[in-house]
Amino acid sequence: MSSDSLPIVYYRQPTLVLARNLLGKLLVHDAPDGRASGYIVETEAYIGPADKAAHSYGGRITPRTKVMYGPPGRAYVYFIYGMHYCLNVVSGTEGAPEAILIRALEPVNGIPLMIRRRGLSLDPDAGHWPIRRLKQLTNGPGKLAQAMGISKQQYGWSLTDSLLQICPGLSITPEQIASGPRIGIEYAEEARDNPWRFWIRDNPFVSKS
DNA sequence: GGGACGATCGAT
DNA sequence: TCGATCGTCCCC
Repeated sequence: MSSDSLPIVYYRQPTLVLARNLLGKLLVHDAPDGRASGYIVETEAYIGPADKAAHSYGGRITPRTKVMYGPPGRAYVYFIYGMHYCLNVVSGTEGAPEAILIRALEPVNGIPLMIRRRGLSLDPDAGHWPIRRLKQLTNGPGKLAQAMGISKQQYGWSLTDSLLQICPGLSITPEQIASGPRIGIEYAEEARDNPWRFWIRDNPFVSKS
């Protein structure tokens, strides 16, 4: 754990504000097999009981959603489609089950480790990894969880006091931030078109341009 | 106990 | 565009 992880008060910002402010921050995981990190370049906000796309829609409390009802600044990790994990940052005040899905990273540290975790191979002949290949590591929520070594084990971990943390990274201006509808929630009726997906404009690591 | 579905990914 | 694959949730 390093001393420059974001303080707990940082996570008390309103969810839609925090979702923007997390862009450019550095997500770090120190795992037994090594350290991996990356800049957050894409997020999505899920705003609790009134948001039809949220797992906490209608105030549902289940073993899975429970962590969202606790204090902000913890990890909400869920399993989806029988094979993928997704990482969220719990936000909102205690009792308000809100969260921010981390959808894409720009790899910084531990790229060879990420390549191994993703089941890809360092081509011994090529030697170099063009950005085209590099993108495949972390340009989607399931991919980045795999690359970062995140699974159900990290469920509930405190991002201010564990081996999974978020640190100040790049400085991002409002002009660099783009927004649009969230991905994969067509079923969510009136919540479907809310522009609660945020990304760093022109960053090649976002999941969709 | 049973069944339908999903905040995805990768191959076609 | 479609299949993989299984935990989660809701209903019976």
